Amino acid sequence: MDEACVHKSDMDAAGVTVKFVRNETIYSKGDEARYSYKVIEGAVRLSRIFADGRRQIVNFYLPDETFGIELTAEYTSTAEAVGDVLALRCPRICIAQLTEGNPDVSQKRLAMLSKSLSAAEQHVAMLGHQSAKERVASFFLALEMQQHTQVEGMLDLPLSRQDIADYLGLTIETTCRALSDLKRQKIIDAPSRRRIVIRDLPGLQAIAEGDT
Amino acid sequence: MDEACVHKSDMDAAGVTVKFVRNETIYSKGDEARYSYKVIEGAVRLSRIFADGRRQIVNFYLPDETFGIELTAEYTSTAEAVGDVLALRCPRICIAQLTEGNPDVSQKRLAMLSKSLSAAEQHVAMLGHQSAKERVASFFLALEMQQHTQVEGMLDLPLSRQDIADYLGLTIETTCRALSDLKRQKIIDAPSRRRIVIRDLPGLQAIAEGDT
DNA sequence: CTCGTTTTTTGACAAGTCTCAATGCAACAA
DNA sequence: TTGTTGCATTGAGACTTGTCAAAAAACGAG
Repeated sequence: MDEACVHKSDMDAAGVTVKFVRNETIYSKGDEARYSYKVIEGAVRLSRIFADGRRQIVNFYLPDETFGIELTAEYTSTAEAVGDVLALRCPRICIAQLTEGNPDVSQKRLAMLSKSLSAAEQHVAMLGHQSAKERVASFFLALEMQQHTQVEGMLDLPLSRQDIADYLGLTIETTCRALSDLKRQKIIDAPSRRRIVIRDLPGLQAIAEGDT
Repeated sequence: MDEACVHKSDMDAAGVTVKFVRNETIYSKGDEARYSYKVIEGAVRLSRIFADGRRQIVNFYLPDETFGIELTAEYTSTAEAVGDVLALRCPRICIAQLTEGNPDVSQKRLAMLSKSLSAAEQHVAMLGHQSAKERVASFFLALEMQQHTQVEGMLDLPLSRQDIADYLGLTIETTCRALSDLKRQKIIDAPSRRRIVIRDLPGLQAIAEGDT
């Protein structure tokens, strides 16, 4: 951790850890894009706000994921802390230096961008043709994939219902109704606000794929 | 044009031109991602097909744009020729070689990916919260941006109504109705299938932004 | 130019989602 | 405990979009 900018663990070495409280803005759309970030603890949402005050969340980032690495002079979305967040912040200049003459770093950066792009395309596909219930089901399935370390089917979601709704392109009411539907069908349980239990994974998958 | 893989015009030098006819598949989702492409003539659509047969178009690529450069072992979407297409095809391996020890190429690739990501996020934002009419208006505005070389307000769209609908996450009927609405309001004209004339750009912008 | 085919457009109705309003629930402070 | 506050859930009705069917328009072949 002593040397800067040239270190086995890449950008980890060049950054400093920063903290953000619940709902704090990490950067705003249009700001000069000086830093890239890596989530250590908590969750971050990338969103765009519209003239009418509504908000579309374009992506979430969980621990170990990196955001703000796109190659634009200004940030194209706003980043906010969902709950309290601990993150690693690294100046882009430093990353650029790392990149030069270091194919591995370059490669890694490409891979992260590719992942974000693929996720965005998946998101587009969801918003373009899935019903409310299908979207909610898909959302929990995606979470399930990421949290495979957890107890069987037990998900803790760091997000409020409003966050989920804004991600899925639905209102909070429609999201709730879809959720209640799934509960009624005994496919999931919601023992508390921030906890979801998947009781019937195959059933959830069937719903996500439209086999109503 | 003689030397391979090390040339001022980057991947142009290393590729060969290939042709595709209308609706031909360039590559399918899941195929091993061997090549990257650059459109020379025509238009290409990237899409995902669903179990129910419906299709979501996630992006279009017009002349001079590059697609298939994401860093995944397999293609994550299907690419098809909208009309007849002429494209430059370049093996990824060759690009990888170019990238090593050549920061400029690396940079360019990052820039292209960033552009795609930003476009995808924009797309998500549109699908997440805009009405049918707003989506159609936004779509024409985006086209207008790209075709600034043309005659004032005259757009030629290489896409069928079905393509537009699949991109906007709407049915073809809803798309048509939105279009007819805009015609009735004298905001656009559609003299032929593949031609749109914007008669009231500010009006179109107002609609795209929700000032109904 | 005319015919036949394909694509686009329109219509009527059904279904899904949104809006607005009210109620329920859980966390927190006093 | 008891309010108080913010978030989540449910209900009823309005509105938008989807579905199915038919008509109109555009295009290509002969």
